[in-house]
Amino acid sequence: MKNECNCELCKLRSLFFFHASTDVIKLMCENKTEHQYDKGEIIIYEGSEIKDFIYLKSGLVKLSRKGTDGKDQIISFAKPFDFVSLLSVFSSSTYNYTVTALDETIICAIVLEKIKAVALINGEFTMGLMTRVSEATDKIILNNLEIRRKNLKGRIAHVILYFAHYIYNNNKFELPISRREIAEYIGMTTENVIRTLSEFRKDHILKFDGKQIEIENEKLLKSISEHG
Amino acid sequence: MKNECNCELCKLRSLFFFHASTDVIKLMCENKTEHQYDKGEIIIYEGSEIKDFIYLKSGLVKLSRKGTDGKDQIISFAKPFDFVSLLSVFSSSTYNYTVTALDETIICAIVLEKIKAVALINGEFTMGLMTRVSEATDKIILNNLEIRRKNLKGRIAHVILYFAHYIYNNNKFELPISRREIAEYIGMTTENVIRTLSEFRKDHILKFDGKQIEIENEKLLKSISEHG
DNA sequence: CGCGGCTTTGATGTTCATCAAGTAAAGTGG
DNA sequence: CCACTTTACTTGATGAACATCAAAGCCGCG
Repeated sequence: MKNECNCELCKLRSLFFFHASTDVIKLMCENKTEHQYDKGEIIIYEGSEIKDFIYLKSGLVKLSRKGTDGKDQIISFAKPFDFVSLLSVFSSSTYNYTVTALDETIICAIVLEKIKAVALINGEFTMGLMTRVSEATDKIILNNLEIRRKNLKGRIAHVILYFAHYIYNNNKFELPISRREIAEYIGMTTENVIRTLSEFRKDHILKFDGKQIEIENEKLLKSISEHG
Repeated sequence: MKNECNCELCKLRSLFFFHASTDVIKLMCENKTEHQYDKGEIIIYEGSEIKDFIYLKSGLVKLSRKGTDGKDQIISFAKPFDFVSLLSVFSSSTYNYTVTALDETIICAIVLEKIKAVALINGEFTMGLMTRVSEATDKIILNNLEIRRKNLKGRIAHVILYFAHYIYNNNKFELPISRREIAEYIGMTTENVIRTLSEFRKDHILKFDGKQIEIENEKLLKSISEHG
């Protein structure tokens, strides 16, 4: 946990503190703490009280939720600038979702009361915040609808392309989640996720060894994602 | 289209203009128009430019979206106070969704620029707005996740209970949507929706004639919704 | 070393989509 | 107002997609 007042240099500052005055930034700085989490560590527990306004500085996380039957559902993934941690912050007093680090992740937590105080007196700041929240939730809703339209193969293709293009910007990457987590994300069983991946390998669409994945036939993968 | 300045009496005012001064309300009033839509009429076209801030005064609407394959997906339903029309308003310049009246519906449209102008200078107002947006999207996301966890029967039970409890507050009601629309909402085929409804009738869980529906065995229906 | 979790494949059964066909209801033009 | 067309509703038969159950190999960890 660090508390140095170096927010002026923070890469994320421009995004949603863009309109904040030096005074405001100073206030944020004095009320923030940074935390680092290892792969697999839980950052936010579903049901816990929302005390801080949290955003990602670096790393990768998943948002998930426990169903009444005990099975987990993964709602979405987020990297810095996705601001998923904003969800619920203004509509609920407790978190609806669990947030887990999928990689070494650094977050910045600002005392929520301070943010709210600024928001109340600074419409420009609040509006910027709202735009971020809105963008993040829009993305989640649209992505869920996309997945829902596809069949098993289409969903797997979608997920692989999502990580390759959106998260890693590379056709070769290390998958940050297990087969079971893919299943929890796309709403299918682990076995069928594995079967489909194996099939993609057999058809020379993908190469993989464990979590090391490489897309061999991107065109076909895209076609499967869209029409499959 | 009406333009009388009677916003002081508007039932919805308290909800999100709660913190607005008399001046602000006057400004809103002068820049608003009311429209009435019949059952089936489209209120907002997907892809059209967002010029107004729109909210429901009365009635019932559905939010939907055309998939790339031409099939429609229903995202959610909304009655007054649900503020679904807020979606995208601050994150996009065009609507991502189509909004259709399912019943005689009255909306109030306020020139978006005016709202934004107020939001910029009035943090309290903006914060109230953000809370509403956040609540509305949270509800949509959670509901979609719920539906996704269930099988065909569970989804049908969920939808029936949703209309009975959330929309109509009555175990006897007139279904405002077609069987096909139920299918588009829960992501199953029309035939299977019908089959399941027929089965529920045979098992004395539901009584219905066309769109007139009555829940006969609520306990069982709830159980199917949760565990089915 | 042994345990538990993740991965993989196969066999089997259930659930659901698709196709087909017919009835009812509702809108449309002469 | 009636023939006509279209759209909604309904049921059955069939097959495809997917879940479930079972078993075994692999790997990391205490």
